[in-house]
Formats: sequence, structure tokens, C-alpha cells
Amino acid sequence: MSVNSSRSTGSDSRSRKRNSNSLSSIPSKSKKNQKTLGMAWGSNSLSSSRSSSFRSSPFSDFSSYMTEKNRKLQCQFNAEASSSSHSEKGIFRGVSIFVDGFTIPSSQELRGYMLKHGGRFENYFSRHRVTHIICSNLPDRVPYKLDQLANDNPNQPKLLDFFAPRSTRGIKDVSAHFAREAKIECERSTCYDDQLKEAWSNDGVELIKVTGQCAGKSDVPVHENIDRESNEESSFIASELCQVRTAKPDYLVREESNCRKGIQAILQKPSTSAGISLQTISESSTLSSLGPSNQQHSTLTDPNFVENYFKNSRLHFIGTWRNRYRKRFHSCNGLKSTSSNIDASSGPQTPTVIHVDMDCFFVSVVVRNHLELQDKPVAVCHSDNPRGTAEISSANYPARDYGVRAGIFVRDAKALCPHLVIVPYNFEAYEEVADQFYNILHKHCDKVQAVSCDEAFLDVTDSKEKDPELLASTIRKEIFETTGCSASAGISVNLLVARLATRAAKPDGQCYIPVEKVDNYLHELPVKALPGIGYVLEEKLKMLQVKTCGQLRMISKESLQDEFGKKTGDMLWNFSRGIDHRLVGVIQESKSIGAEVNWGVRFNEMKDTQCFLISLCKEVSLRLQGCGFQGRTFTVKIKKRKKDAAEPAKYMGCGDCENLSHSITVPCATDDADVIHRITRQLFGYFHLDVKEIRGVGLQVSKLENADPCNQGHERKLLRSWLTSGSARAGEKCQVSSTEMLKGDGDNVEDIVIEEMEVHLPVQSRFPEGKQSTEIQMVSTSRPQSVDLDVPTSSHNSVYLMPSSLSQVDTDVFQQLPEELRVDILKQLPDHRRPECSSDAVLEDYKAHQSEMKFGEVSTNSVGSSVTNNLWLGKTPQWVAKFRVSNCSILNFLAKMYFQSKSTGLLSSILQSSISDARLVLDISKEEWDEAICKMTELLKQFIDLKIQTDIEEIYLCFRLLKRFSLKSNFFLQVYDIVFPHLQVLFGAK
DNA sequence: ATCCTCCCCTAC
DNA sequence: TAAGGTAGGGGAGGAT
Ligand SMILES: Nc1ccn([C@H]2C[C@H](O)[C@@H](COP(=O)(O)OP(=O)(O)OP(=O)(O)O)O2)c(=O)n1
Ligand SMILES: [Mg+2]
Ligand SMILES: [Mg+2]
Repeated sequence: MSVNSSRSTGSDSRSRKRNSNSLSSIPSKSKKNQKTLGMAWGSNSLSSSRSSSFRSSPFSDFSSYMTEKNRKLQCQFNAEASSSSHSEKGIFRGVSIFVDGFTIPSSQELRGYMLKHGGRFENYFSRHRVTHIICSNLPDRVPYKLDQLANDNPNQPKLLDFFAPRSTRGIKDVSAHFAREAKIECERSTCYDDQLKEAWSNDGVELIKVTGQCAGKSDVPVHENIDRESNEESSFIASELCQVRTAKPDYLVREESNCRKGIQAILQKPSTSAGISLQTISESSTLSSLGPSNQQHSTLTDPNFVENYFKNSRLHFIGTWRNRYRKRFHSCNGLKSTSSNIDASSGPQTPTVIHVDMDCFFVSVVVRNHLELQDKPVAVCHSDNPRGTAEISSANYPARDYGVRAGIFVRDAKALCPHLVIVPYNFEAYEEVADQFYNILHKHCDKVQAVSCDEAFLDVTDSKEKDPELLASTIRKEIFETTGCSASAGISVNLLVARLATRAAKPDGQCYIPVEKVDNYLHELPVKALPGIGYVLEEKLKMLQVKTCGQLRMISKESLQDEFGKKTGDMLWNFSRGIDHRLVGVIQESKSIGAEVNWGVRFNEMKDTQCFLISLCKEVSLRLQGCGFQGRTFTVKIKKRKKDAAEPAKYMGCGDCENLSHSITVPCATDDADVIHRITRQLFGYFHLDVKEIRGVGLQVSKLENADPCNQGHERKLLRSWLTSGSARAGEKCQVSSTEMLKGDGDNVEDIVIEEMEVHLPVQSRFPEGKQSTEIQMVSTSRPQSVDLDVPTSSHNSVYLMPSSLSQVDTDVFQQLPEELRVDILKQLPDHRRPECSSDAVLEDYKAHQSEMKFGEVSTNSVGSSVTNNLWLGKTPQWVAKFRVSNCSILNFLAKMYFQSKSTGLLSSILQSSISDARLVLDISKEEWDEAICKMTELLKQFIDLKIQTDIEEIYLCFRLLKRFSLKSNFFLQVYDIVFPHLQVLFGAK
């Protein structure tokens, strides 16, 4: 292949600026073989100017390197320890800890404690130096069993033996274990919660609860021996507590003081009698009051589900990383973007882009402290259950040789590779490495485009360093030295090819694809390898007999655009040729902020959803506030179990779902959790779902505005200016389509025409329970061809157009009847029952036909109320359009009637006489005018008060109405000033 | 043409 | 047991 791909950072043959070390160059290794540590070090030391103490002599083998490294780390530790004040007693004197894997507090914090209180901290395990191992999980297949549990297998050495002098150990060749850094014999894997359980329930081991109360609660931890009687349950509780204790994910709180919540088990070497304070976790302690709960992971059982879930979600971690980066590297990026590289100053320079990506990021970060795992297949996962459905987050390259990939179930991974070692997540460490990674990138380049926590583009077109390959290897070396994790780099003329080059370079390599080789490189490349082509596009292309980029090039741009749409077609055409016009640039402002949960979501009743929705709204509100944004458009997304979907394959997963969404746009941006909750509740109602079917819920906010404090006063102005602005868009107008059900000339009962109009969704879904609506009859003296409703489709149900003689039919009942039955009913009704008939007469007539109509009983109240409360607008109408409309929309409706001068109803007469134009026209008195204003204001207040409880959208409609009126008069501006306090409550405006 | 809503797709 | 999120791009179809 014509691609220049150099696998080792040191193998670059170009002259080196910084260091012409005398070391012989390291031979490149084949992609399949993992580099050895010695080699990694050797290539590292090549150009390192910092690690001067080691530069002179590369280490012949791993152990001498480790010895030296440990010595150096200890020197650093001692230096720090002696420089830090010793005002505190050395309570950790004699204690030397090794932190294994993810812990709370983090290993760095524990290091701090040790430093401060006279203890020692070991970066690498040594049974000679380490007195305490601190870990969340005991490794699986530790070749030692705890004393009390050893009965079942007398041949297995006891855990105590692990620390005991070699002579007392009842196992041969134990030294082999320690030769491998005393790491676990990894026959299977290293992450077993139940092993931890066993360990904790055992009294040969002491547990330390690092309570770390913040400032307030004092108690110095108490030391006891663990209760011999303590059973598995209590230790299990402890383990649960460990999980739920911290409020935020630790990668979010690492900057907070070192007083922190969270407990941690410390596995103590029993022979050591350190002056260390321990607290027993026993049944008698408060912990047991929690009781054993075996279902901490569904929305039904855990009131803190959202919080706990996000704390443990890897996808949440990588999904939210971008916003944390925005904050941390706020000012680190140079000026805007890169259009500068096409300006005249530097001439028509070919752009150069470097793409850097950490190798198997999550695995590398955990494995760097377990070097003996380096060449073993390792994956990061929550669970090691060989039948489990936990997902693999990242797999190292040896594991990938077995087919283990990110995203597959752990059971499949174990089937592919039974020896796969599973290591737990360490989000804090990922965060830290990502920071170091970006610090290095920003140091070497001022045009950095962050892609993710382990990946970025650099525009090095104008870089001082003229050799991009050398720059890339310098950066990679520095990344490895700083983080202990390797990165790969791709170098080419644009983002697309640079990214492809990185893939070719992995692992731990770099690859330059010069512009003239792009064509050739892409020709055989499968289309799926192009970023932007995923599963669906790949399948669609497969149908067109396209598998490689070369084949994709055979299709004309026009055909691609026809098939996939304009932009997607362009993308396919360009990418298959290695063309990419995107520029390296800083991340733009966010356009939306949201949170969703599609795992463990189970509800039985409506009330089960309340707490969950509130948590979600709070979460979103906090994120908005955290970014300094407020939003106007709110979208609720629901995953609803598909009709015949089987149980999800994944434990607590969402399975096969329909995705539904609804949105509302409000006039005033908000970040207030309460307001968002009201909006969300309303949106939630739109779906009108059986909550048992819900498998996922999300809330997204868009139309973001800056939440500057100075905007608060502005808000009112905005609203007011919105109200007064002349460029009003008409309110949501609903063109009504009609479906003829019966034909006729309108005079004969036999020929009655009933038209069902505008039915996009079943009525049920339009009117979720509790939504306030009123039946409306819109009357006219001639038969309308269509009815315009100034009401959004979500605020009214089907419209029935009928002769006024039928106007008493209860539409809600009516529309549930089968069509033939409706026809029958209508045929049997007397014709032309005039609305000017008394309600009694109407009722009588109605009752007379009731049995034939086969309706349920209709009470006097029902019919009476229908006459008196509904807006009975016509005098002698012949045609009635009937439908239900949510209350506030009635105002809107009336407005229309008013402007069309078709209404003589009571409310509209108030409106009429209330409008100043009208006052002039009607020449009403000042008193009448004031009274009308009062009435109108009352009315609006009522609506608004009502809606504050339930219906945000309706308020918005009020505003649209107001706005439209305000075009005609200033009356509603006055009203606006009066009702503004209500709006403050509603929209959280200041 | 340009916007909006309700989706789907993609990447990490 | 297990933690299937997040945000941007874009298309279809309808309203303006
Ligand atoms: N489906 C996925 C994809 C990624 N990640 C996480 C774990 C990865 O370590 C990290 C970075 O993603 P990459 O695509 O860069 O994958 P790796 O860094 O693991 O491997 P590679 O060497 O291919 O970059 O994001 C994840 O949890 N789930
Ligand atoms: Mg990576
Ligand atoms: Mg990556």
C-alpha cells in the first residue's frame, strides 16, 4: 500500500530537532503485535528532555525500569511530604498504601492524605512495601481465599497468606505472582463483585469507611474489628452504599475540597498495626437500616435513579465531556477559526491536518498501572458476568483480535475470548488524562478542534514546526510520557483523510497520507470506514451493490442526491474521493442541551413518572444553568415499547421501541426547574400513553439564549416588544380538510351533510386527562365550505359540521360510534331544530330520540350546560361546526369571530365593546369602557391563573391572541401590564 | 426560499 | 444483573 505508515514514534527517519540521542533506532513492529513495555519506554526516552535521569541508559528489561521508576516516584513523594506541613499527627505513619483501580476518594486524593498524615503511597504494588491495598473490587481468581471461606477448598491458599512471609505460604511458586507485580493470576478476569462481597463479610479483613464528612460532622472514624457475625447482607449493604453515596459523578467534583462523601473499603494487611482509624460496618450500624434492596436499578425502585444512573453511565460521561471541555479550555483556543489558512498571506498553501486519538482509551487508562495486563486481552465493562448483558466500553488490541468490540455484550465478548480480562471504569482518571491530553495539544498548536475526550484535530498548516510528522511524533511521545497511555495520529490534507490515517496507524503509530496517495488509499476502502457512513447507509449502499469507496465513485452525484438527499448525496460523493471541505475550528456554541434515560425506565402508574420527570427536569435545569443558557423550545422524547416487541435482550434495556417526540416553544426563555417541569408535564400529556409501555424518556432544550443577568430586565421588554411588534405571524391557523360522510342539499333530513374535519390524531391523544377544554359550536347562516380554526392542532379535536338541528349531539359520544350507526342516528333526528328553541324544548326533543340514538343517558345538566356555557354565537344559524377546544384557545377563536363580525355572543360583545376602536365606533361611555377593561382583565387573569397549574401552551396562545389584538389597539397592552405579574410566575422572569 | 416539527442517523 | 447519553446534521413534509 502506498501509505506511509510508521508504527513507532521513534522510527521516523527525518532529522530530529530536539534530540539526537545515540540510541539505536527501534525496529517497527507489526500491527498485530503489541509493543513491549521496554520498547515503548525506549522510544519514549528517545526525545524526552524532561526525564533526564533515565535518558542515558535505556532499561534492558521491564523490572529494572520499574525499580528505577518506583525509586523516582518515591523520591518525589518524599520531597512533597517533607515540604508539606506536619501540623497534623502522622496518623498514617507506618501505613503504605497501594490503590488498585477506581476508588472513592480517588487515588490522587488518597495520595494526598498519605502525604499529609505521614503515610506512604505506592504507585505500583509490592508486597514488601505495601501494607494496605485500597480497592473497590477484589480481583477474581485471586489465588487466595479468606480464612473463613477457605473451608470449602482447603487447598486454596488464604488471603492472609497473600501478605504472609513466603515460607508460611502453602503454595508453590508464589514468587511468580510477584514477579508479575503481584498481580492476579488472570486465568479469567479481574472484576467480581461477589468476591468483594465475600471479602467484606469476612473478619480477617478490616474495612475502613472513609467517611470524610465535609466540615460539619466531625467524627474521626472509629476503629473496630468487623463483627464476626456480620453476614453477607450487611456487607452487601455496604457495597450498595458505596454506590449511591456520592451525589455527583466524581469526575465532576474532583476540584472540590478533599472532604468528600463516599466510602471505600480498604483491605488491610492484618499483620500491620498501624495507628489507623477504622470504622466497622456491621449490622448494628446505621447502614443496615437501608435494608437489602436488590433492585436499585429501575425507576420503580430507586428514587434517585436518574442521579445514580448518570453517575455510572459511560455514555453519559463521554456525552457530557464536551461541555466540561468548553468550560475548562474556555480561553485556550486561539482566535476563531481557520479560514485564515486560505488567506493570501501564506499563499496557496496545502492545508495540513493532524488527527490524534488515544488508543483504546478507557482500557489504556486503567491498564497503565497494571503493566502485566498489557499483552492480555482486556476490556472495560461494568460486569464480568459471562452470561451478562453489560456492554463492553473499550477493548484493547489483543482483545480486538478475538473480535471483541466496544458496544457488544460482555457475554458475547466472553464467548469470543474466554480469557478476556474485565476491568472497571475509572471516569475520574479518564477526565484527568483527557485534560493532560488537551493541555499537550494546546501547547503545540493553537488550532485545536476537540472531537471527544480522546480525540482531536489540529490544523498545523501555519505551524512553526514545518514537519507535521515530527510534530505528531513529538506530541505522541509527550502524551505517553505524561499519561502513560499511547495515542495514534493521522496526518493528511483534510479532516476526513487525517481521521482515516489514524485508523491505519493504530495502535501506537502514526500515518501520513500525502494528497497524491489519497485516491489510491480510498479505492479499496469499505464505505463503512468513512466517518458519517454507519449501519443504515452501509446497508442502503449494499443494495446498490456498493461496498467500497471505489464502487461508490461510480455513482453520479445526482443519483446520490436523489437517493439520499442533497447534503448526504454530496457527502457520499465527496468522501468517496477523499474530498472534505470542512475546516478545523473551535467548537461552536451549543444549540441544544438535554438529558435522557433509556435504561431501567419502568413505570406502573402515572404517579411513578412524577418523581422521575422532576429529576430529569432538575437535571436539565442544572445543565442549562451550568452553561449559562436559557431555552425557549422544549422537546420531550419518549421511547415506547413497540406493539409486539419481546422483552429486551439487554437487562433493563429499552428493547425495540417507537420513538416519539413533541415540542413546545414558549415566548420567554427559561432555565427554571419548576417552569420546565410544568412544560414537561404538559408535553408528557400530549403522548397520552400507557405509562407501562414507556422504556425511555428524554428532555431536550433548544432555541438557547444567553442567560446574562442583564437580560432579566430585558425579558419584560422583550415580551412587550414582541407584543407590540407589527410583524406578527398569525396565530397557528389550521386549514381544515373535510371528509364527506353523507351527501345532501342541506334542507332535507335525509340528505344531511356531516363533515368530519381535521382529524390528524385520534381525539384521545389530543385530550389527555385533565386538560381543560370546552365544547365549541361555531355557527353560521350559510353552509361553510371549510372552517378555519385559530387553534393549534393539539388544542382541538375533530370538527363536525352539521345542521343546527343536530347541535345537541354530544360529539364525544357521537364520534365513538361506528359510522353506520351515526348515519342511522342522524336520519332519525327531526330536521332543523333551531337553536332559538328553549333549552327545555331541545332537551325534550333530545330525550324523545334518545333510545333510538342508543346514546347513554344525558342529564339535564349536561345538555343545559352545553347550551348555557358554550359559546352560543348565532341567532338563527343553520349550520354548526362542533368541536372541543382547550379553554384558552377559545379566546383566540373569539378574536377571529370578532374580526369577522360574525359574532354576537356575550364574550365577544365584551371584547367588542372593550376595544378602543370599538369604543370610538360604538361611542360608549368612559365608564362602560373601564368596566369592560376590568371584565376583560378578570377574564384573562382567570385563564392565566388556571393555566399556571396545567397548561403553558395555552398561555402562549393567549399571548398570540394579545399580540394580534395589539395590532388593532393598545387595549391588550394595558391588559398585558396588568397580567404581567402572572407571567413572572409563569416564566420565571425576574 | 425559509421556517418549523418530528423524526432518523451518526460519532464518541 | 447493570447503568443503551448527547448533540449535531439532515431529510420529509407542511406552513408561511
Ligand atoms: N461505543 C462506545 C464507543 C466509545 N466508548 C468510549 C470508550 C473508548 O475508550 C472511548 C474512546 O472511543 P474510541 O472510538 O476512540 O475508541 P478507543 O479509544 O477505545 O479505541 P481506538 O484505539 O480505536 O481509538 O469512548 C464507549 O464507551 N462506547
Ligand atoms: Mg481512541
Ligand atoms: Mg476517539
